[in-house]
This record gives sequence, structure tokens and C-alpha cells, in this order.
Amino acid sequence: MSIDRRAEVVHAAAKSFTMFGYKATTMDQVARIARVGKGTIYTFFDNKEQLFEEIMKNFVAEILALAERAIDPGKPFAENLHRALLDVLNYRKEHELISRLTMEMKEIGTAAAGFGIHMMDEALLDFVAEAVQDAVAKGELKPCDPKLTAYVLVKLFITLVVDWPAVSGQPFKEKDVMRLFELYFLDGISETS
Amino acid sequence: MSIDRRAEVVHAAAKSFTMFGYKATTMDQVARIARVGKGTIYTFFDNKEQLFEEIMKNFVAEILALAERAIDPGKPFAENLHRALLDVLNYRKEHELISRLTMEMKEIGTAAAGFGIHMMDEALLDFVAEAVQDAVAKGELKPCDPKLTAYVLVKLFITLVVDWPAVSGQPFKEKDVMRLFELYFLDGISETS
DNA sequence: TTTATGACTAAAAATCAAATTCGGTCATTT
DNA sequence: AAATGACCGAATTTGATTTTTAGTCATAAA
Repeated sequence: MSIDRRAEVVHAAAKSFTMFGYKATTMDQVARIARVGKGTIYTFFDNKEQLFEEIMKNFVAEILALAERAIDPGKPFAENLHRALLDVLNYRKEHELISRLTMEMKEIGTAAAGFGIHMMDEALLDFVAEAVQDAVAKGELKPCDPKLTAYVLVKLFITLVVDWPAVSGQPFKEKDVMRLFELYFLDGISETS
Repeated sequence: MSIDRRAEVVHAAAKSFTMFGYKATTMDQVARIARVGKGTIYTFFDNKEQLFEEIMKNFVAEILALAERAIDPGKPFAENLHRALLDVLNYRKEHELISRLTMEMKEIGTAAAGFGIHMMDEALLDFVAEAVQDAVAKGELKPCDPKLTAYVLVKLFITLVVDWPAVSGQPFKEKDVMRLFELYFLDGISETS
């Protein structure tokens, strides 16, 4: 049996996109790494963008699996959610691809890179929205628009974990994030309940 | 009495920065609008950036006065804050300079434009932080870091008023923003208090 | 016959020098 | 003493030229 050329291509592309980003990855390079003729790539993928989407799709699937694993149906909503989001952000931090592509998308508005990020965020948002819906059904959360709530929730989390540390220069410890998250989002800041 | 050349310059600069942004505003143009020799500008301001800062300073002062006016010491925190923030955002929407400069800062990383925005945000944040501190002192809000709370608060507001409408395509009515703001920030989303 | 290949092409991007623009200065004018 | 605008050098823009690269296709290998 001959080698699985498609897998070789995907593997090589993932490696190159990860290391060099979207723009700096050439199809010749992918072919060279995969030890495959360039034309071969085009038997599996119509163009560079589709190849990239395949990589991102795998990536998103991996992350979602991770988030899914972090959910323990027995534990309360807050705890599950926090653990899942922390896992995802950690994963993001470890795997450079995401932050590299985020940068690339903001600096150069590469359409494909933008799509990759968008798919990422969309998947994460859907996942959280579903979790919110479940929690509402279980009576753990007040009735609300799950999609909007998920959006607000993720934004708040990024505010606490990414934005504020960048502004103030001091990142929070995990415990602190947990506490602040409860204060600002779950319990509310108002004194008179 | 001769004309007040400084005022002429400031007025002309404000007009030009507002209409064309930082980069596209030339000192020759400002001089022409102000009907003043270019050298005259440099008797009042060391350079273009300082001229710009003067404009921004006036602008920030105007906005803060607006926010201050929106605060009624007799009314509850939530109401005051909401009204103040809404006024500020409305002001931003009306006066193009802000959004123009925000764009300019993101597209081209003009240092001066960045400074202008930063000063803006900083002033707003300080204002809100103070309001939060007062509310905590009055026992209306739980004890918290006022600066961080202000940051989270403003971010949430922008999420609701700017980001989410851009994502979902449908802006909220003022009433809705008020309600969501209370749900997500003041009262908290958790069902079990 | 089917699959794989890499030389080839058209188009996009990088390069680079000439031309232009613009912030800031200063000798002259008012 | 205050105001001015011609002037200067640095920075930016332009556009012609070269290089790179996504995608094709005639040929070779399996």
C-alpha cells in the first residue's frame, strides 16, 4: 500500500501554517514538506484557502472535544463553564496557530485567515450558548437569550483573561478569575439583591 | 484689537482633524483655513502632535462635562451610569472625530492618533471608576476594585451597544440595553442568589 | 487507465529609484 | 516684537521592473 498522500499534505500544511502563518506558507513549501508534487495537492483541495479551512476545521474539532471533556454534568454550571473556557484559552496560548492567525488577520486582512478565526469563534460561541441553554433549562440560570448571553460571557472572559492583564500589566491567578467571574457575571455587582 | 490667532488655529485644526483625520490634515491646510501663516502655528504649538493633543483635550473635557451633567446624585447608581454612558456613546456617534480616529488608529498605527484615543478612554475610565467608588462607599455596590470594575463595565456596555448589534445586525432599544445591563452586570445571571 | 508530477503561466507582490509631499525652520517683512 | 511663507530635508508616494507564487496541464509513472 502506498503512502496516504492526502494525510501527508494535511500534516505538512498544518505544520507550515502553524509555523509561518497563512500568507508566508506557499503551496510549493507544503508540497516539499509533504514530499509530494504540487499538483497532487490540487487533487485533494481546490485551492489554498480550502486547504487552510481543512486545517482549521480539524483544529476547531480538537478544541471543542477539549471543551466537551471539561464539562462534568454533575458539577454546577459556573464550575463547568470556567474550567472549559480556561482549557480553551490555555490551548490557544499553547498552540501558536491561533494567536498567529489572530495577529495576521488584524494586521493584514487576509480573507481566509479571517474566515478561520470566525469559524473558531463561532464554534466556541455555539458551544457556550448550548451550555447556557442547558443551564437555563435546569433552572441554574435566569431565562435569557442563550446566544447573546454566550457572547457576553465570552467577551467578559476575554476581558478578564486577555485585555485587563494587557492594560494593567498583571495577569490574574486562576482563582482570581473564578472569583471575578462570579462577581461580575453570575452574582452581579449590585449590593441590594 | 487684532484677531485671536491662537483661537483661529485651534478652530481650524479641530475642523480639519474632524473632517479629514490626523494624517490627512496638513499644517499648510490648517494655516490656510485659519488664514494665518504656517509659522504662526508654531508660535503656539511645538508640533503637529501637540496641536492635535490640544484638540483632543478640549474634546475630552466636553465629553466629561456631558457625563457629569448626566449624573443625578439623588438617583440610583444604575440609572445614573446608564444615562451617562448612553450620552457619551451618543456623543461619539454624532461627532465623527472619535470613530474616524478609532479607525485611523487601527488601520494605520499613528502614534498621535493612538494617544488621542487612549486619553479619551482613560478619561472615561477614570470617570466611571470614581462613580463606582462612590457607589461602593454608599453601599450600593459590593466591594470591588473600582478601576477593574469600571473597565469591565465599559467593556460590557460596548459589547451590548456596539459589538453585538454589529454581529447580530439588530441594535437594541435603549430600554433593552438597560434591562440587559442589569441582568448581566448588576443582578447577575445566576438563578440561585 | 488512473494517478502523480513539476515546468509553465498569469497574476499578485516585493523592490527600488524618482518624484512629490509635508512637518518644521528661519531670514525677511510688517 | 509678531507674523509670514519660501525653503529644506526627511518621509512618503508613485510607478516601472523584477520576483514570487497560486493554480494549470501536458507528460510520466504506476
